[in-house]
Amino acid sequence: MKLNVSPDIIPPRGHEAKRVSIMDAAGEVFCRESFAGANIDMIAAEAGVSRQTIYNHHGDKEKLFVAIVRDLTERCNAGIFATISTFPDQPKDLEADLIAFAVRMNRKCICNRDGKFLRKLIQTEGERYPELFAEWREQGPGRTWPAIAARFARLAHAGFLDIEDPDVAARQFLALANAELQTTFMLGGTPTDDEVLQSATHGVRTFVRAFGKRQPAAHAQKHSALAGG
Amino acid sequence: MKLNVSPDIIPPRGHEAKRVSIMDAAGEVFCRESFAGANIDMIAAEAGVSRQTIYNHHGDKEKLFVAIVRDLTERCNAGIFATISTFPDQPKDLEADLIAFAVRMNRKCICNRDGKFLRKLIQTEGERYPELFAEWREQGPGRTWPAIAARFARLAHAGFLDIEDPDVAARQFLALANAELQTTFMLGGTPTDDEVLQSATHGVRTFVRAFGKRQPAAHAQKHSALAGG
DNA sequence: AGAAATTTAGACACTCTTGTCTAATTCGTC
DNA sequence: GACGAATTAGACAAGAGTGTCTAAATTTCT
Repeated sequence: MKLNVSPDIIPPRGHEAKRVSIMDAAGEVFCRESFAGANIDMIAAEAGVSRQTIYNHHGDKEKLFVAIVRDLTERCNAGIFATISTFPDQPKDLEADLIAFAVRMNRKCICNRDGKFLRKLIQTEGERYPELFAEWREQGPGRTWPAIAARFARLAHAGFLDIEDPDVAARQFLALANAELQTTFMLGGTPTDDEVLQSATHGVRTFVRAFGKRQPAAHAQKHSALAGG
Repeated sequence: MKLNVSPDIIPPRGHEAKRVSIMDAAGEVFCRESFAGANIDMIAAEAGVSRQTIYNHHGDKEKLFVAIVRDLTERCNAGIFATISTFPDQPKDLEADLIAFAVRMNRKCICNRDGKFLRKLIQTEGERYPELFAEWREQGPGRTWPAIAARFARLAHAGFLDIEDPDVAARQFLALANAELQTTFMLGGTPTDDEVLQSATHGVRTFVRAFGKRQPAAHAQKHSALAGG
């Protein structure tokens, strides 16, 4: 009874494939039902696997949960660092390039499946597993924020932005980019591509108004350095 | 908290007092354990009440949960509107007054007990009770955001700010004010007063850099229109 | 094809929780 | 102090979920 999957999707075979299938399903179910509300039979059904197989692979419900969170943290981190590597260090059009960066970050790291699941699990179960989520905090925000801040620092140093505190600027950048998505996030929804673009556009525009050198298109005034660095 | 031992704290008496006590405890427990993880005995113990009394008052677990969310929504709304009424319509020092407003909003509406509980319940159970949280969305964000936006619109119209879209500006204002508190919120923590002040100070500074009229420091110069209305 | 490993369905004991019921106690009010 | 309403502790049945166990079936590898 491997639920009602589409006939053309052949169920994955092999030990490792089952493991992945279980992790996928468990993430989905834990996220939707919370740890206490999830039950192993649900996960087994959604994974197309027998209950005993889950116990064989992961021991018990709690170990499975911990494995999920570790896995999600790792994958999300990878995605974030990959996206950070596309940060516009030498922007041709500062505002446009930052908007594109913000959109990438949102779509590929925050609004995607993994990002949504990890966020929800942290919010829902964070207080119950202090060590686990302390670990997340170190491996996740503890490493990604400095990396993003470093990119803004470089951009400022190259003369494209006027920033005093790159850490603050980095946080404000993403806060602005997400400003219009908060209510959707709250309810566990996934913003449309258009909403992501809108929010990023408005947010980055404000960010550039606050931190940009006074020279972009609209306000052509006097400015000294070309700041090519 | 008020279990068996509390020599000086006399357990509340009277029908209504019990009702309040139950609501308090239930909010706490649902928030900490999630709906599925909470059980009635926990709530009864925390409320200093017998299990049967909870059933007498609220019928069943789900009805109790719904009552909690409605109650929290109402109280949070009241707090938010009360705080909105302190919005600086005629600021003496724009930045300082907006910082103070942001701090009030955070401390009294977002970081306080009710705000924290409501946020967590929405995040955790939002998907499970679509109609209930649709109601929240209408009564909460649906009414508060326009109210805040209206205040910014007025401030802009009076010449203190240069804002195109007040709705966007309102969201960005609070996003900036909270930018540095996000990780703490994620894990269900309560920021210290100092963290709230820091975040608000940085956030409002950026907001004013983006939307302030270009006549820094020397405020109270000529703002030709008195714009009082 | 055959051996080893894995997966499966189902039964099982055990625990926990919900919601009801009852009889005794306490409270609010006269 | 006495009456009616509310509260209490505890027992209870019913249901759900966890984790174990078994024997059969299936997959994987040689």
